[in-house]
Amino acid sequence: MLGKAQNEAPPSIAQDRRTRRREATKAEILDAAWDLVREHGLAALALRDLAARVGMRAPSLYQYFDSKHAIYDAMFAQGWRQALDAFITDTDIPGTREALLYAARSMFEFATSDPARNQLMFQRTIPGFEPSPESYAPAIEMFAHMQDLLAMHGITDPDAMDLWTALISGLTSQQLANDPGGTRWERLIERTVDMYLAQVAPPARPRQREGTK
Amino acid sequence: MLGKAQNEAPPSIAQDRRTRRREATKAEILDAAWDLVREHGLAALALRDLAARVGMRAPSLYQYFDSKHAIYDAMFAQGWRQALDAFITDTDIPGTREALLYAARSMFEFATSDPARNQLMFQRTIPGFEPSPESYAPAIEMFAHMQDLLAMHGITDPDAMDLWTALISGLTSQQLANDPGGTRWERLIERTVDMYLAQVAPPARPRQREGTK
DNA sequence: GTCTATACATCGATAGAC
DNA sequence: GTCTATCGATGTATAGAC
Repeated sequence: MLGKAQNEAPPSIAQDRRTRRREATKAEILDAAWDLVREHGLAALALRDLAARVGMRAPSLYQYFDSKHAIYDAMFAQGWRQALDAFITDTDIPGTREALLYAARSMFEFATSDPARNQLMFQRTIPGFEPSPESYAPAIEMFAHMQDLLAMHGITDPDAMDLWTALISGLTSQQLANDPGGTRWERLIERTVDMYLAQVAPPARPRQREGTK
Repeated sequence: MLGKAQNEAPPSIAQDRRTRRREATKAEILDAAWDLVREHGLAALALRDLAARVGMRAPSLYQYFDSKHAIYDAMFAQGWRQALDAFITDTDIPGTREALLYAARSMFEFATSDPARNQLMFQRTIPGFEPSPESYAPAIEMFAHMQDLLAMHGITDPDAMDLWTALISGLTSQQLANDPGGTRWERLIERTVDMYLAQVAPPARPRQREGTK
């Protein structure tokens, strides 16, 4: 009502406050969504329950998100930004074995500590949902960071990079599927890293064959 | 009408034919369910669509399955029985490397050839669904067979067994999630098997340390 | 016995009142 | 900006037609 006659271009102070309020509400909705999803499973998220958690009715959510998938999309982006945050701090450890071990452990911990988040980020399990390019961007950034870390320790072969992601993803998915809350595959991280290093960078012995690459 | 006055204990020929017809219809429903699930995704299965595929209305399905979850349960059991069938035939290959390579390849092929089946068998993704003990039995049997195969080649450490499942699951889940239909992780199977063998059974050199076991 | 029509609660989503 | 009312679709229960 008030700002209707104003110019559209210059963002006034009132507009600024309004958008800030809006962002705060969106964040509150997403927090509640994470709670519900951890409680009842990713696919069981119901807009009526979500709205009730933030003191609204379901249709009001559409003032903040265009659809249920848009909520998933925002959560997807949040998840990857969290992963990025958790990973950035780990990047400057000297020894190769120690660096990879630390990276593997933190990624494993990140993935297994929240099964619903893991399902959203790594599995294509909600029919019709595909992350938007904007939400996918931090995922790509995360991948680049991992690549840098490996390269920093002399591992530049793309196949070795793919093998690394397969190892981590295998340990976490088995842990989540077959021993949730336990340590059956967590205990194998160290052994896995050693196995990996022996394959991609044979350490001391000069007897390694290097025909192909 | 006819068999009403008969004894209940001895299964008559008519009864036998009736149960056979019933089983055939159940199988037909499950086949249609697989088709739909491959088409639209596991979680998108709708009973009305399913019923239409077999020329029924939705409520009629309840004559054959108690609930939608019961249908998922039957499909879960079918999936594992298929896996068992695919695996049983592979069990008598002489060389260790060749045997593991063949096992890895056939499991990878099995898992990646049907993403919906993979989701049902290996991921807990449908809210509220948990396989019944009967349906879980072939999964346990499959696990025992894998154990036998590894043991046949001198790999008896339970950790080595868990590591093996993690490797296969990692390759398949990465392939499905990040390069569906491609070969980016499929190409790494051979390298992965060699890496694994170098870790669990150092081949020629007698220099392996064997303190714990 | 097999299948159907009908009904119900709940879902995501939209329209319009305030 | 939030509400009520409502829509079509979903899983499921039940009563009854043949």
